[in-house]
Amino acid sequence: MKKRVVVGLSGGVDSSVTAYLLKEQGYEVIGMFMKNWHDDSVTISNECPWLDDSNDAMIVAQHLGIPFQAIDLSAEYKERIVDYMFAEYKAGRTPNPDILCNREIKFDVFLDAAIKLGADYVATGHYCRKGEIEKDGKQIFKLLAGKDPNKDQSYFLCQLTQQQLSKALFPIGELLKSEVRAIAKEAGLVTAEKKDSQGLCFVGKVHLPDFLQQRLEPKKGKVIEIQFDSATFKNGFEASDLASITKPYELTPELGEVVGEHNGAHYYTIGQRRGLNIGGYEKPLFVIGIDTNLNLIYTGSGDDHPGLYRKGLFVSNTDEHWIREDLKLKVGESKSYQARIRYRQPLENCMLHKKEVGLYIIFDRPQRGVTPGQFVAWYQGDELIGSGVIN
RNA sequence: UGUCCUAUGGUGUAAUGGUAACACUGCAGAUUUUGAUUCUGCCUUUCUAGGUUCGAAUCCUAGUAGGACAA
Repeated sequence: MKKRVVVGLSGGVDSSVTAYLLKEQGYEVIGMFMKNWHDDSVTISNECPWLDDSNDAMIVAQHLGIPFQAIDLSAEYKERIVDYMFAEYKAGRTPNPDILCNREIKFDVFLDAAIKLGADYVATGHYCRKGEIEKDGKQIFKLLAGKDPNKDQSYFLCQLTQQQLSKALFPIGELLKSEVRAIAKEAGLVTAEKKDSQGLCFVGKVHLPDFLQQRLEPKKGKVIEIQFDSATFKNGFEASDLASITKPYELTPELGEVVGEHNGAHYYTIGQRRGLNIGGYEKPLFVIGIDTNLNLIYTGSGDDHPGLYRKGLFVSNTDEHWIREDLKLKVGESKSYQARIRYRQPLENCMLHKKEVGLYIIFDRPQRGVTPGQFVAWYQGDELIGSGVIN
């Protein structure tokens, strides 16, 4: 009997080819379009993007001769993703909504809906691969990087569980983007030439401060510049104990000078250059810290400013997640991995140290823009082993 | 009040009397299924009024503004 798989058709080329390939492989394929957002007022350009996308998804489904449905998950999306975004920004952290969207929407609510339709699997157009091994008589799934090094999207799936992974299929993970486009063209899919989507998944390209102003009020505050040679940056590089080398820099107004004014510290993120509105410098100013309680932004001049770099970071116990539960470190253990702290960043060598309070990650080289709220994902070669929220 | 110094895009600065430039900021585009970063392009400038000169950001005079010294 044919296995039944529900494909999340987004109206883009990747998910179109996903559906096409699965059909070719002999699955019984159902196409499903998720509508998670319908407020066009906050997006840049694109009058009504989801309508076009929904249309394209339907045309692709028709072309492939598969059943098509649309599902409205905007209530769940708002509750689990949008609310989380605002809460994080309000707290002075920088969320990653798309990682949450995969964990909470595509591989949770959507997966449930698929299972209700009798599906054995769900499939998405992610550039990543799934592996499978047996260990101690138990079946274990691996999340592997996509074959296209330039498009690998395993990072966005770093919060999936074994259970979720067991139900997932990623057929385009074996392909290069160029191959996906070629297949789409050959198969006569209308999405073959369509531009890749960008920005917030399901919401689209937004001007973030405008988006955040829906719920976070502008509030004028001071921008403070901290000099290159401030002593506060020492522990980021030289400290020997894990706790102090992974601790965010302790910045206070007394360490620097007021150089400007901003409209709300919660609109900014670490490493950010634009939007500060302060000119006259030889080297640009970058955000090196934000304090939403005092409504302050700390900056440093030049992209070699020490405040921009950290050698380590900390993940608390509750924010620690292992895709490979069998490889989870026990308290007192350490292990060498490679990791990234943002999408498309080359993997960096690092050491994980599991302690009672949580997980310390120390990189061989200082990392730029280590940002609380963002996710670190650690790998062993091609395989994503685990991930966590940066503290 | 007296003397001296300074005045160039939004900001900081550059330009032997010969087409006003660089950086930062801002804006737009490219890249990117988070936020950022990065790349490309674009906008905007000689304090005011006279004068010298073929020609003035540049020299002269006055005004205005800011700063320093003097008291």
